[in-house]
Amino acid sequence: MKISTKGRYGLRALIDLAQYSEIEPVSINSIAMRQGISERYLEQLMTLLKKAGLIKSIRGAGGGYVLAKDMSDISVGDVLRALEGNLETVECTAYSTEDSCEAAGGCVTKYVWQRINESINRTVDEINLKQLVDESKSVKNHPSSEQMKCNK
Amino acid sequence: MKISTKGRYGLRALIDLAQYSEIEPVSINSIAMRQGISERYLEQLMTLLKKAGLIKSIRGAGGGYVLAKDMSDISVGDVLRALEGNLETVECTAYSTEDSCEAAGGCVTKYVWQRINESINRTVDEINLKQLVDESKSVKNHPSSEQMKCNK
DNA sequence: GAAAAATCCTAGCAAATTACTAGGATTTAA
DNA sequence: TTAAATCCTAGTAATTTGCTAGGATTTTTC
Repeated sequence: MKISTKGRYGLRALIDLAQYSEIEPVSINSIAMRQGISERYLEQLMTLLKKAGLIKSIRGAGGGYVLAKDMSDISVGDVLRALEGNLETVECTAYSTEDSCEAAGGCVTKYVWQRINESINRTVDEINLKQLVDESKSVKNHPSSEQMKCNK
Repeated sequence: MKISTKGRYGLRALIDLAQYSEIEPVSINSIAMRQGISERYLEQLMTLLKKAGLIKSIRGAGGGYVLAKDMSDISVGDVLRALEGNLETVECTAYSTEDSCEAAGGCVTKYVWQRINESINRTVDEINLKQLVDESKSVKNHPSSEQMKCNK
């Protein structure tokens, strides 16, 4: 019932990317340094974010990554689903019509799982990257602020 | 980001227990048979539910388990927290004041994790055992119903 | 008093998943 | 041509999950 390092590192990386990529592409190396994440591991997370269409890559020297769309059009849900797979806490829900489930109409718990799944997805889709970047900027201007090194 | 068999089996077991324990204590064996769960594994889950004060045990022949309080006073949240540990998807949130997190006020993602955690806990605390037992009864009376064998 | 039916307690362990590390191939700017 | 970057595929140690196993203890029943 935990969000893995993929989701935790990946969201932090994307917030970092959003902040630094407005002028030029941001390299994996620079994000990894700032965020204290393994460069080689982050590489794999960026691949997932790229496959999901959230970022674009520019190959070769001076290359890196940029957002594929506007910050305000990328929700935390988009990011977490790209990194963690779907956010279903239990796969069997009332909507899934898998024959593997013998219970058909007789299973009560699936309504529970369905409600949890809906609640999580609704929550993460309410927050977008721009909100987090704005928040991050205002925090950084505050005197007692420090670098984001949490959720390692 | 999945609920484990502890939570899935355990909730089903408790619904089963709630339905059958009104007259006499219900044995692990009988729940395991009806629900298709390993008896020895279920034993461990029952221990967790007992420690959490949700069920009471009666030892010796003819013994078994009964609910420790009214069905309507046991929420799905109580059950899942007893079985899965806390339902925090990320441990570091705005409320936790762990020194292990160097970010202090500078970490943005923790507000995300906090909102997800709150949303999950709110959802599971809205549903109580009685609602599920009632639902289960009405489903069983329906002609096309089958036994609950899902979420294995 | 003995046997049977039940919970209680602790340990172990195989399979799956997670969190990386490693070694290169390819692309592109300078 | 070189250096800086992404791209691609494999491997692997540590952790977690999902059980299995062996017995000790308690209580009812005959």
